Amino acid sequence: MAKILIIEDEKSIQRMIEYDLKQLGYNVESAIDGLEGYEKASKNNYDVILLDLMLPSMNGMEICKKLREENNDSYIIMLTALDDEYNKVQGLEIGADDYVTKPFSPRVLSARIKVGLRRRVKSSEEDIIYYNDLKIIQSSYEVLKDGINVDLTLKEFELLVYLLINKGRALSRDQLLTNLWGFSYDGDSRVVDVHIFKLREKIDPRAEFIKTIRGIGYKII
Amino acid sequence: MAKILIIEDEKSIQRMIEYDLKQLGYNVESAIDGLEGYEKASKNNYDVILLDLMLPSMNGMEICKKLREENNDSYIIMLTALDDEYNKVQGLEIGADDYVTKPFSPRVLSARIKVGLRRRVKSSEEDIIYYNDLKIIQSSYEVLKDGINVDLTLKEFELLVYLLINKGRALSRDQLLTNLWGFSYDGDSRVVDVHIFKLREKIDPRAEFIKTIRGIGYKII
DNA sequence: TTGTTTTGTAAAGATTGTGTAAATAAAAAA
DNA sequence: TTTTTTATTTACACAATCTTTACAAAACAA
Repeated sequence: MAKILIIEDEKSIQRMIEYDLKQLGYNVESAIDGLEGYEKASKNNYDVILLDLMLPSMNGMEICKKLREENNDSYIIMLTALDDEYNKVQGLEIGADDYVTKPFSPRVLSARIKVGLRRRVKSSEEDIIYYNDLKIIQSSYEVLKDGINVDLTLKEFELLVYLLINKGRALSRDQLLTNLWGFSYDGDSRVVDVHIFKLREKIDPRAEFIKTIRGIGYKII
Repeated sequence: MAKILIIEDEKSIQRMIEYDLKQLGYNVESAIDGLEGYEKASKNNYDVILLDLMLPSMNGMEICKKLREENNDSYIIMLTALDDEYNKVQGLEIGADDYVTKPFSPRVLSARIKVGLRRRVKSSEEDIIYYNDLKIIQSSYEVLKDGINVDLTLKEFELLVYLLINKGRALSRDQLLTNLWGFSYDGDSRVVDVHIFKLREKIDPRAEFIKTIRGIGYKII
């Protein structure tokens, strides 16, 4: 059963969401302020986190950023005010996965949660990933661009796949290092940059889809 | 004939499935608890394993995980409760191939099994495999290249057949060792490389179709 | 603008993985 | 048994890949 954390300070909203989601069979927990939310999220491994942006004691943006820095890969859905365009954008860059504008219907929320849950498993299960003119076959370690084979090294290949699995999400160098290199890297090495460079050179010379998020890392859009 | 193992503790369900599958001409075996199931699965090479998740003595998830760790490549179908979203997801992550929710009709089950069999059995069931200018006759351990007999040793032959059955898929040395040598190899020996080398020498001097995937293993394209 | 930080890029250096031959061990045949 | 064949280990060179480094370019802040 999927585990969901709600970080929301308005008691009424929080209770309502919690009630709805429990009805749907999810395992729901709540936090009433930023700090508590952050600590819970950090300790437990939630599938989805619903994150209000305006919070006492530690705001949503910070929480999101810190969680990503810790390589937490929960699916984070921001709850934003209707007109807060700036924070939506900001939040997505920082590593949130999606947002829902308040007020929202239970149906909308549930739909978004499902997307998140599906993505967490699905894409890594799919052997073949299509993206623009690329076709990546994981079982045979092949990459085709417009049907033509592109020669990638193992690290390049793994990097590409990982970015695609986390499409739309900004990934920090640290996250990439721990997930692809398999250890927390010490020192300020910049291997990732070099591999991104090589990847771009081979399949994306104009950085059209491997975007640099300054101060954070990289993402594929 | 395809071999299927049912790991299910509820006698009634187990008998029913067994009956149905035997009707369809499968070679069926059953295990009544987790431990027995695991041991059978581990010793014999089943094409498909039907795995109940709630089991006495060793739960389904553990079984699945351990089997995959041993490089067992049976097609594993989990039998889950209707609303057990979490275990489905979890199970697929751990290495199960598919799931069927209880209660299920014989028709549904049989359809899923067929999917699994198609993926696995097909080519290994064929006695004669054609590939480019090669003709491999499994029953007589013969290999002809352009109609001319090529002398392969047993290991070379098995290796060639296994690569061909998994055509297009990159196979790690570990996978090859457990599936062809039949044990989990300790130490970092490189028997596989040597056999690949000999194979190439005899039928593919330019490594035109036995490709090396650096850092991974080998594949036939 | 200027200074500072971050990223892009190229190239050199270090490391790892594979090809290959030859030596040794094990198994099968004579 | 001995001989022959096959399997495995070992060693080494070479090549591919990874990582570091240094500097240029770009982005940002003041």
